[in-house]
Amino acid sequence: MMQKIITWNVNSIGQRLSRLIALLDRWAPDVVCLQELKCTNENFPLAAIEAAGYHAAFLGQKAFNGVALLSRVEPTEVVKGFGDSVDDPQARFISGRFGELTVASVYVPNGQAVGSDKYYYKLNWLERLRSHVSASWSNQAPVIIAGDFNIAPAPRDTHDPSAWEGQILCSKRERAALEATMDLGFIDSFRHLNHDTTEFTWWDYRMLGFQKNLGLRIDLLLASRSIQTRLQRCYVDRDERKGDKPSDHAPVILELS
DNA sequence: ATGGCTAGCCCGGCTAGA
Repeated sequence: MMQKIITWNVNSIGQRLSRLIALLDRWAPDVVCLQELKCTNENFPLAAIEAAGYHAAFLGQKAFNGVALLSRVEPTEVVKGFGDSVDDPQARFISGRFGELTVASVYVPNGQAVGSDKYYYKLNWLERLRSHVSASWSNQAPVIIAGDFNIAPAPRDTHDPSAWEGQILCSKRERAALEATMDLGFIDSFRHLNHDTTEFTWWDYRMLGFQKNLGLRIDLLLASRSIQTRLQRCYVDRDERKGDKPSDHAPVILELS
């Protein structure tokens, strides 16, 4: 039986609700990982999502961040936040179990600029993610970690590698931090299935970024190696970035056999 | 060299995103 998992940074679920409902209708996904809800738990549009036939587990926050898992089947073992010793109000991690498969929705901090306080918060957050993954799941467990990683994994994942190399989203330490989590036994689904293509998942609202295809591939679905052979297709829903009031990110879709 | 949109917050100019 085919399973379809989507990750999408909506940049405000309130502003994107009609597009989100249309997305559910268009792709009929089994699980959707959302990031940047920009709403509190009280304001989460649960009724509209349930009316579309989906369960929702979510972790909101006032004004910023926020992550959710939408699914046909209600998840078990929902985890919100890392539950580590760090007192952190930023809502950036949620996971749930759907039968055998565990799915996490992550919103990795942006980092602002290399060397800034936010950059070090990002590196520290990525280390907390690695630690959480290591402690939570064996490397045999079927797991998908999907979301806005705010890291372009390789130079070819940017529209202008010479301009981006070493900058925020492309620095050595960010890429090394991503690789440290992947070294626990994960592969980049899109790159695994599309070896030589250059495709992006985010385009700046400014400078006609989308029209000129000045983008980055920063929204990823990391799949555990134990399910590598189940990965069938992974593609970007570029059309979702078109039209009136799009998010600046496009959804990424993974099909599992 | 800079900022160029968009969203939230609460109502005008900030912060934040990437």
